Amino acid sequence: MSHQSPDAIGPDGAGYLPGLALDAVIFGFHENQLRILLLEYRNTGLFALPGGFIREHEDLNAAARRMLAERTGLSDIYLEQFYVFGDQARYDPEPMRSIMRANGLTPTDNHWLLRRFVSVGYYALVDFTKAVPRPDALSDSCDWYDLNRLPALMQDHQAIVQKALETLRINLDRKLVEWAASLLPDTFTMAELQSLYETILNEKLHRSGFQRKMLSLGVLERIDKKYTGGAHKAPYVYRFVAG
Amino acid sequence: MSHQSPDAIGPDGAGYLPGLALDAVIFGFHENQLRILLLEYRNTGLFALPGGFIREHEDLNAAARRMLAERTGLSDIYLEQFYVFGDQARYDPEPMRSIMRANGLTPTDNHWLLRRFVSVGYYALVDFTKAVPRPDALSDSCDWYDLNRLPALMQDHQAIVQKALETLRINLDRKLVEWAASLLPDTFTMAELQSLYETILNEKLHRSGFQRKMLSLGVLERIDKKYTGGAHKAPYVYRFVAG
DNA sequence: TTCTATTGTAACATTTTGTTACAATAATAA
DNA sequence: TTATTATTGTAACAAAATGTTACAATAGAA
Repeated sequence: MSHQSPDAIGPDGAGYLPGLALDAVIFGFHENQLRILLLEYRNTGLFALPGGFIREHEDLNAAARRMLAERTGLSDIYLEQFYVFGDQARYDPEPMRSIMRANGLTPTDNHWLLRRFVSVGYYALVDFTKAVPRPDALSDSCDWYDLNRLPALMQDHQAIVQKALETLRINLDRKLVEWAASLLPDTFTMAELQSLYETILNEKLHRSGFQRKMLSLGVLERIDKKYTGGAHKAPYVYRFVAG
Repeated sequence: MSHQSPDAIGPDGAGYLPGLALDAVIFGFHENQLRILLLEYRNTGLFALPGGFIREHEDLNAAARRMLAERTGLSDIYLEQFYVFGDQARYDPEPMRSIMRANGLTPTDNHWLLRRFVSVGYYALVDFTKAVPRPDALSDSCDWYDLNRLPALMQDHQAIVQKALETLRINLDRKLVEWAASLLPDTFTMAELQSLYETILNEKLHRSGFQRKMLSLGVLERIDKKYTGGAHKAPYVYRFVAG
């Protein structure tokens, strides 16, 4: 689970559902790499997934949307639950204690933030070019990190990222159009689309077959040509159209 | 969410995680039909999915296993999370109040069982011939109901069943072997396996192609013939072998 | 012995996927 | 202007997977 401003929440967690949190793996795609948003906590060097809590009169999914909007500035985000992390062993209070101390707080032993949390994992897909990452009240930075070069993460957040990635791979074929529309800019080349596919699957695909398959889906509209400045034929630029 | 003996739990829910529950859609396969386990509450005519709560020092998935063992007598069950139901609107305290009254309890207005719950949905797959359904402390019966002829269910339990079914359909191809091994008896005919497949997908498949595909998976071992008494060729009986 | 329903599998057609090949072309260099 | 280069779009063919039809093999009943 993760964290918001304690003064916004109150010292006893009043107004929020107790023991329940959510963590989000927010994916973006840039320079042919999958990246995720991470928070770095003040004075601690600890990295964590963006997370949040659920208000007493708020739907669970609405809480996730609210938190995502706070972290990215985007209100219309593709997001989905993928797993609930509910092992009791996952909650080690020590990192949270450090973070609170680093923020000038002196947590009591049974401070609500230090108790056990069950956390609902969400993954979100955002257009890298549109998101404006914003740190939360306890963190210095909120930034993109290449999935292949993540820093060490708090608690079980590494496992959460891994599970999110597995979920992406399993569902890619079924969800491709929705996902690509969320992760890519409005227009893109076939090579960019293929690169996204390859990055998620972590394997190379045959160019010819990929193009044939994508075009046969009937969801791509060819717009015009893109002159990249490279010494070669200019690729077409596509956009998704409602199927 | 669902319910256990209130005296086993205590009137204030002490010893259990607050606000968090789990509901299970327990599937069995019998006479070419998918069935699920439902509880019928004493003196109320209300039907509900088996559910439970999480002990303070218990892993979430362990709580699900404990509850499934209590309801079916089986300890080694295939089960998986599929969704968290966290809308605030889902929790209507009225049915629960009826159930408590029908059990001779006089619930206070803010009794913990009447407050909002977020519930983790699990589906489980069991061998119909091995499960021994047992009611919980508040219910009269725990029994199998044909998926096509379910009684009216409490709260949003109908939607939970629907979502579980969708999850089955989406994942059938990927999980077939695990699932069939859980749902079917140790040995079965090709027709039975096909019937299971058809029932989950809710569509007819071609017999020839189905047989070819199943055999090509290399996970079926042909045991011997089954003389059913029917006036026709006797089918082979198969069993799954580790791939 | 004939008949019926069902099974196991072969045979063929169709579709999808994998692979190779090649012409088209945008910039660059000669 | 004319090669040269890297990349693109698509055709062409091969291989594999899937859809469909057909038929011989039976276990029992008539």
